Amino acid sequence: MPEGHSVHRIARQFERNFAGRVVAASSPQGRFVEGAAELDGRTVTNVRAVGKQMFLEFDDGLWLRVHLGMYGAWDFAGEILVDPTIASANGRMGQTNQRGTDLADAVFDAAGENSLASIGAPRKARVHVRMSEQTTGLADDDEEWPPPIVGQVRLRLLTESTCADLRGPTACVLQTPDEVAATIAELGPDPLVDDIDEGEERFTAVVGRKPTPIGQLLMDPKVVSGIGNVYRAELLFRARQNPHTPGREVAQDVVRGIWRDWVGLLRIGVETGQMMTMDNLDPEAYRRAMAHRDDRHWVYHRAGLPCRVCGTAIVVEEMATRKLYWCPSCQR
DNA sequence: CATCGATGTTGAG
DNA sequence: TCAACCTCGATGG
Repeated sequence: MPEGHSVHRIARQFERNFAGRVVAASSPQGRFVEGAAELDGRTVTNVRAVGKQMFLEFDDGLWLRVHLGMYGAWDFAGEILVDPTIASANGRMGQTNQRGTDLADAVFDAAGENSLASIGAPRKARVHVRMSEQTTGLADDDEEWPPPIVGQVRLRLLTESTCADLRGPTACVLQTPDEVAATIAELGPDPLVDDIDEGEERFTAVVGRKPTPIGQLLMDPKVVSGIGNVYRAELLFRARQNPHTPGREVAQDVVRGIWRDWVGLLRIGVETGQMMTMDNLDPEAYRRAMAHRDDRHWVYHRAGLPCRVCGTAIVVEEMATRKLYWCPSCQR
């Protein structure tokens, strides 16, 4: 799934295209009919992302909590204003919209996981994104509106100009403000939500107390928010840390280093939409990394391949039901 | 066409 | 530790 960076990107899209607008809500699939009826006709008043959870606030303190889980995704269609803090992967999108083609490139860059048309589980964009005329001149009046329903759509949120379809979420529920607060209180620190230093203290304190392997702690949303299976493997490699070491036995400066590294990787992930976890790539390596996901990582998805640093075969094993990739030589 | 796997979380035992 | 939840692209026959 979408690790933490994707959810922050989605939240920014909602802020940009839905905040302050009245929405028509429906559940074409039929599994969220009552909830959709509650939301229908309300105005979006707030958007929050914490870890992999996203919260949309509507009139009168009614909140929608969405967790995409492993397979969930949001598909956006219609006229989409792109948040200027979300750059396209290759940096074509500038701070302003003066050059409409740049913006169009960014949005139509829909084939990859950095797509602005579909954020979530990797899948081909199947909705056409139409830009407003003044930014692209590409507006297509033949476009069907609202867009046809394709596949299983749990929730459709529709403004006059923008459509967001939610498919395959693990959680899609209405909450009261108290329930939202309780949900967030159970989550570990998120570098984009919490004060960085406070987050570091919380994370370090919890890890330093646990007998659980550090490789499991990084995947526990109560310990730290937003890290998933890719970032886990990569953070541990970058720290040259053995995943099996109990949290409380990991040197404290290593734990702090992992937190600080996560702060940086998350920021890059949100800005680029890519889980780029390798540094200082030469131009050729950078080109490869952008073209192929497997060329973007030190160890993730590289079982049996030689470690990029020492040449030892990368190992894959199951840790807490998830595949864990690591270099037994570098990570001692 | 059937089966598998995937960037996740919860809760029961 | 493990099953349940949920969707769809990739893979193989």
